[in-house]
Amino acid sequence: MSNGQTGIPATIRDVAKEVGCSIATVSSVLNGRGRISDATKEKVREACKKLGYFPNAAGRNLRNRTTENIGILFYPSCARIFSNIFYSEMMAGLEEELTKANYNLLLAGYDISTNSSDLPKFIREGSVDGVIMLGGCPDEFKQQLADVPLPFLLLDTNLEGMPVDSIITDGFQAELMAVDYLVKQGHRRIVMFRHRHENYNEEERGKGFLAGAKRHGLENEADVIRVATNDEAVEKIKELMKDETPVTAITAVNDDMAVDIMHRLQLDGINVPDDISIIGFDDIKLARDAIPPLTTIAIDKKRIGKEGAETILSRIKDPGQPTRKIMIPTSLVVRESVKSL
Amino acid sequence: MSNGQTGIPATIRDVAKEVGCSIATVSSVLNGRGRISDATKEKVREACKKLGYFPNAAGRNLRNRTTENIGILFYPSCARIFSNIFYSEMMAGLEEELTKANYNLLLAGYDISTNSSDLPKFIREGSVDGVIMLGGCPDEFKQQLADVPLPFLLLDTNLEGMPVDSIITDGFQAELMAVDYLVKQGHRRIVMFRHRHENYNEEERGKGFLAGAKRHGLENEADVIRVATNDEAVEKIKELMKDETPVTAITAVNDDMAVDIMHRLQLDGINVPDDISIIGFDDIKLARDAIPPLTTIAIDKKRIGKEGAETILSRIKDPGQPTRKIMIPTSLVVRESVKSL
DNA sequence: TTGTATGCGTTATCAT
DNA sequence: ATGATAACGCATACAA
Repeated sequence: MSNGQTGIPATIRDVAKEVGCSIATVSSVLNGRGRISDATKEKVREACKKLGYFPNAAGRNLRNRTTENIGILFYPSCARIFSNIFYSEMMAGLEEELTKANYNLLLAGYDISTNSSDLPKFIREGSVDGVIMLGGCPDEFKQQLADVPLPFLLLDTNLEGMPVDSIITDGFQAELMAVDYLVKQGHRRIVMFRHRHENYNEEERGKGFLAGAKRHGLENEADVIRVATNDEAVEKIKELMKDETPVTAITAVNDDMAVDIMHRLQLDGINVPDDISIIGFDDIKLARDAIPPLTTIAIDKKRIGKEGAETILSRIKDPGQPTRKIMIPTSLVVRESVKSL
Repeated sequence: MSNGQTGIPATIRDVAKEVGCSIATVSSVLNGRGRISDATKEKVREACKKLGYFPNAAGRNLRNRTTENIGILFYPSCARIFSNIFYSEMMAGLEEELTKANYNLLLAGYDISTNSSDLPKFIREGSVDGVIMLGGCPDEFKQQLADVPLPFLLLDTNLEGMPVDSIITDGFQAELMAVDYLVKQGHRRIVMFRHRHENYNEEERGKGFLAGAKRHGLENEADVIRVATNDEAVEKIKELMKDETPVTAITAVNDDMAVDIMHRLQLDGINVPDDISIIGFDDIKLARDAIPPLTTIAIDKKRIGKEGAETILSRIKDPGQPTRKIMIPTSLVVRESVKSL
């Protein structure tokens, strides 16, 4: 990257001097513009290689009003995302496609509540051509971001009724499938557990579960219970198993919760799936490795990332195009945590 | 970020016009330079707020030759890191400190073997003030990066004998502790498993294990075995358990390996710790949640990130200072995977 | 106390 | 086929 002597990067001027031409010519060659003789083209390319010249990003940004950076926003902080395996594959898909398209990834946590109402530095200072928000966060935050005059995408969440691009999974349809499967296995009294906080995915999955129960005329036997901790869920399950018509199967809003509940039940001597059946959601590694392996809803997480990359790139290219809401399909993965009655 | 009308960000010129002063005055106020009257200071600040003005990064970068970006490099790709929980806390520490210091994080995978010998885009184009390489990769790659005239830091790995900043954990000392503990619990025939590939941490831990064994006069009973898969390790363990003096305890180079081996052994009817004892390394969540909970070496992963941030920031400020090799201490976490004989 | 003018590295227009 | 030059947004030396 330097000429090996000074440690100072070569500029387009250095290249021009080396070749003995103008900087306009160098730029033209590098950007494939204008009619330049093959001879000079060759000389310019050689000089670039010799001097280790690459166009400086800041200079180009200033001139082009384009940064070739995409901002990735995590709520409330990067830590939350990094420690969540679910997002790792999404990030992999994003990185692969964005890098291929010659974009850098800029990272930031975003917690509006701590930083008063400041937008992330890279948005304020115009360091990105587009912003991707990863995962769930309060609608108010999403809206604030959507109002920024910059291509914006929600990944694995949605802002319903709003013209904002988003890549989402069909949690409603998926829970419908899960209920169908449980009913087919002979379960009649089923309950879903989700967290207390508001979250697009949790709502959708909850609605899907209820709709599934209703479809089988089970609306009185089914319920969605919101808990603050998994322990709370475990206690509730124990109660429900003592009912006159005991619960025989539960669904958890994600694998993390499902596996943890399963382990806690087992520690209390309740066998899965013999005493109670469990279905998760996400199909993360944890689900495959659990004992017993967890029956769950699989999502193609890498594909979410790839579709996301394609979507924001496309919007950068053509900002006027209609909003996209892309729905990634899911599938039921049958393993060993559900018993056939 | 815009004036609310056009979607085009305000510039320093707009602010100057609004206030009725020169751009130099605006700049001076914003950067706390020169002697500006309190009255104008106030007017400038108000105008900035009114117009939603923030200095544009590209303009400032060009002028200051500083980007306020730190590049984070993953080998061979971001995916590898994201899916490794071990790095999540390190990233959290990095993000926290770097953001606090007003730096952005730029991400990239770096696989020299695929992109011939190209450096990552953000290095080539001068988009970062410093580079942090995360985790193990071939020394040749590290060296190539270290040769770039830019502040450079190795996180959780080292380039021995080379003047490159690095934050490392004392794997040697840690395995010494592990062996001491096993011996104290009555184990005499012990074996360590590590991967086949070269890697700074794995080497250090292996050496520490051997040194520990030697210290107790156990060099003939101890061994470090390199395996390609965990299944290979399991097979080897079964053999070693049939020896005339059977293996009673093993050490794995990390928790991932330790827990997987433990589960595989149990599936084959071998009980941990009754039939064989296991110690891991890293103390990731998996270790705590395993059945039985894994005895392991704990590392303060977040601290690695924080020290890393501090180190690279310090080198950016004073590039001439001597090289730092910072050693993060470890501790033994006793849980239930080791039996006292 | 404030303003003028220059340059950072690039691209693109317009001459030549 | 190539070159001179302006402009992008900013910070600063120097002038007033």
